Amino acid sequence: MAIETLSSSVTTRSKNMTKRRATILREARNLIAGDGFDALKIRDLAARAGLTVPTIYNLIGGKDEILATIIKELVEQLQIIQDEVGSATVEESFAKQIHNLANHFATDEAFYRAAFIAGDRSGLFEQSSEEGIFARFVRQPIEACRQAVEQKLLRGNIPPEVLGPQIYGCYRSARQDWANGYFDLDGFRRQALTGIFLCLAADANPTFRERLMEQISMLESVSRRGDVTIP
Amino acid sequence: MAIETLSSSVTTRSKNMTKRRATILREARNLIAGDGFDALKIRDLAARAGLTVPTIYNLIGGKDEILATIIKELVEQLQIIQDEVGSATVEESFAKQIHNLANHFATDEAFYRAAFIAGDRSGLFEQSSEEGIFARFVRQPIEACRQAVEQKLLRGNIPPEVLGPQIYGCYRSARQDWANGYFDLDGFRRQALTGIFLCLAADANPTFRERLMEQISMLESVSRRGDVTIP
DNA sequence: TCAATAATTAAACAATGTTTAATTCTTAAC
DNA sequence: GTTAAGAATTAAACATTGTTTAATTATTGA
Repeated sequence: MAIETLSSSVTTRSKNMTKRRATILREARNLIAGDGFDALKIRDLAARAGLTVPTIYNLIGGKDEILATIIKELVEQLQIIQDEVGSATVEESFAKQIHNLANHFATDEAFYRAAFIAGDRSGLFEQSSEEGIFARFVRQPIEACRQAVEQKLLRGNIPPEVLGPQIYGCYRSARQDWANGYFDLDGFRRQALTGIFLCLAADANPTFRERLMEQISMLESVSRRGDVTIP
Repeated sequence: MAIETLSSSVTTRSKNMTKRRATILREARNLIAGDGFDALKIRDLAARAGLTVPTIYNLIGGKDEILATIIKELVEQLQIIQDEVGSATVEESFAKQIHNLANHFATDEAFYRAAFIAGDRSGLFEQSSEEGIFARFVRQPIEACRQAVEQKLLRGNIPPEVLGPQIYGCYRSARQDWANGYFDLDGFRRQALTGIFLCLAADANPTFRERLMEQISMLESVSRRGDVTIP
């Protein structure tokens, strides 16, 4: 398969453009991490990237396109993390996923905070795939609930199509509060998992319910030590 | 008590100013309801209100102050609705509250949608009272849970301080999805109450839990008819 | 080597939040 | 009633910032 089409053979020119594009995006992420997307000024970005404003427009586009590019990349990362769900118990699977997300956010917390705020505001999370990222991401908790019903962990009194979105809502709510600085990443982990486990517990059979209660208690006690390591 | 201080006796001047202030805010709400707060242009507002830009700055302030004034008013309305909680069962109390909120939003849905979006973005909801509106509003579900524990409806395995914020999160999450147009006010009612009832059910004793399950089922079936009337 | 073309740039444009200095109007003392 | 003081209002300008245009420069392929 030819990477190079008629007009994009790997020339000095295209290499420079690729490099500059990367520089622009890198500096954009830095600036956003500093003061949020609204504080990103095209002129500042041009200066930081060592080029001029129209070049940014040529290589990427205006503010909307810059954000869209960054959000698209973020969504792809989230998708990868979501696809890494192991084949453990339901609650371990959720815990692992929240854990992985938190670890990922920790690699550049300021940036991810700002990116989620900007993404939520722009509505880009909803538009970034044909059917909306929400629909795509909510499918997984729904499926997890369905499996849990099959495994007799959940009673099935609440349809998975009802429980799944609520679980997703708990995650998103916690993420938002973290992004807005109401608590740190440990708080995110605790808040998200507590919400998810509560939703599950509502429809859980007795033994599974007690297991979830224990998990929630552990989240609380662990969080007070400030040292959260979810297995 | 003298309403009129030294400098604000009820004169032609002060009456005009009060009237103009009200006009500005009314037109601001109209404009916001139309295209959101970001689309509110001071010049448009001045034209619609039949005065000039600096007068707006004199009587109210810039965009920040305009939004702050509107949000402050909104928060007061919410507080009034929240204070109207009756002395019914726990779940009826929550249902009543969500119902009242939805009815209130319905009086000017476009405006309230835009106002919540702008309020969430600005962080004004957190700043509008000394301790933050979140802390103030979350106190009520915590208290409700505490009472439910006393009434033996909840087992108390989940501390009210943990359950309360999750309940509040469900409400806020539903409100946000409604504000962003992902569903209508009936969807808001259903989503919010389903979440709240799920949280309660997680810690409910058997009979209360079944009662909540029934409520959730009813929410689902009612919503499919598109005709929601919560008692 | 050179003409065609693509990328880059300096400069201007447009929209919009905000402020300034002059003007008009209201008030209250005489 | 008149009038000076002061407050509200206004026209105009200012400042920032996203975006575009037309000219310049660099790269490419023949």
